[in-house]
Amino acid sequence: MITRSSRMMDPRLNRLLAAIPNPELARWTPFLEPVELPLGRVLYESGVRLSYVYFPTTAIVSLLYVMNDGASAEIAVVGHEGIVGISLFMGGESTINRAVVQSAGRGFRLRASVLMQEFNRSGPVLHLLLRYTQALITQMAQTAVCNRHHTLDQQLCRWLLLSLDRLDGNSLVMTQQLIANMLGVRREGVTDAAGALQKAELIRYQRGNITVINRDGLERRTCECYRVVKQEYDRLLPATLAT
Amino acid sequence: MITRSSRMMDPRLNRLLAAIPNPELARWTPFLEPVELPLGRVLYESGVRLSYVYFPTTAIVSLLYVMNDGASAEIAVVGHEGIVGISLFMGGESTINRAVVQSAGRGFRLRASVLMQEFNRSGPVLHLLLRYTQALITQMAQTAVCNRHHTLDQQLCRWLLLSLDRLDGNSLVMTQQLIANMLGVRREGVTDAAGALQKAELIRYQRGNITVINRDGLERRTCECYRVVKQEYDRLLPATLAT
DNA sequence: ACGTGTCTGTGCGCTATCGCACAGCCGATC
DNA sequence: GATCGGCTGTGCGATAGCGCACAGACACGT
Repeated sequence: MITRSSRMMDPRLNRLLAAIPNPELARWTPFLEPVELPLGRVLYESGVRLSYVYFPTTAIVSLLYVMNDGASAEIAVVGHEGIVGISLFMGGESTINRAVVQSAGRGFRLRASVLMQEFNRSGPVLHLLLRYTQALITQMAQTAVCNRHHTLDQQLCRWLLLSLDRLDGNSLVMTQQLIANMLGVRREGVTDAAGALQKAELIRYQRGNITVINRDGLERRTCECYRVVKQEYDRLLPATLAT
Repeated sequence: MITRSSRMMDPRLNRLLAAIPNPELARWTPFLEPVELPLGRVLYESGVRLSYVYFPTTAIVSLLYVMNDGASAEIAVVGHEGIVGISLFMGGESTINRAVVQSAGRGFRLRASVLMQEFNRSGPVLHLLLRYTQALITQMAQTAVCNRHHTLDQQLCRWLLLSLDRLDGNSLVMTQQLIANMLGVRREGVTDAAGALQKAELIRYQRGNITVINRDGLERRTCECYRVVKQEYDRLLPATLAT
């Protein structure tokens, strides 16, 4: 554990960082701090001014809205293709959302001031971040649509696929209760839907550990929302960035 | 009809334009074209490259997603506080959404190239537009939450209030079918909910014409989503811009 | 005055999801 | 290897919203 493998520590594991051209990225390198992102870690809270932005590499971060009564709903998900903390450069400095680590892993953080300094040069970094933000907007919009029109079963498929796209293997560590919080539904509903997917031989589920065994089947079972979001990410972000 | 009153033609009726400091706004003035925005006019279509952006003054524009099967859902609404066509400066040049005039009125349009020229100066206009975009993102996120958790009754209240905030008087021209398309629900559902609001003496409804007679009552009846969005607009946008 | 098309109201069975209660089960800990 | 806490499965009744069918009401053009 003393020598950290360079594979794990390479900022370019984050596709957004990987897409930053060299003079710009070089300016950041000394300031990019590798961080552990354990399950449940809150990266920022609703209304709090950000001091860091995060570039996940192997972790996945959920942007949630938590209601007064404690119920919650996922707005969007950010993995190795993105950055957590867009409200910083968008100018608001805080959001009404909470950012929570949904799948443990690693990432890099960068001081807000360092990011803003580069952003204000109005070079490629600004344009890259804005394009990423548009992709994120698309995901949020599609989440709204999906919440309105599609069944829990389809939404679970979409959610699994979005997560899978941001992970290495084909399994994820996630209890049904947590999934229910993300999707904003009852835990029992997730049990039902996951049971159906298991019966259909699409996933295997065992105590907080989901293994996808038929990805194509999930894609066929989900609604159009997944495909729409994925296509838009592919279109908006550089090729190496494709999720 | 020959002499158009300057009141109707003042770009500063759009609060975003009003917030642009003078040297910058002066550069735009010759290019700001007043436009009629009749009900149902489509300002841009999913996936189409934008040639203009729009600054509504008295009109309200809905950002909709239309699904393969024809069903639709409103993602956000833009009125005199905003701009239609953010994907232009965000870098994507198109969105998956459609922009439709939801309430007839007027506005200004500006050639994409003129907007981008100013945006690329990286001055106050860039920062203003990005802050507005963050407000819009908040609205989209809250739409997703609201679609997930709140009743049609509450959502109708939210929708009426958001529309009212962007209009002069306290009445709006809007059939139940159109409202249903926006909210992504059945027309009969809107009939029920509107009937309930009428019975509660909050609105008066007659053939495509809604009059709000108790605004406070609506605010008390709606979910937290309305308040959250409004507060965030107030926080992010200059005072004169408050919706 | 009349017809026509659009808008609004109502009824009815259906389904997805909720809310709640509880039982079984695994896995870590002592 | 017994216990305990968190995870998962299941079974109710309740309800919000859907899909469909149809009837009344109003607006407007001829």
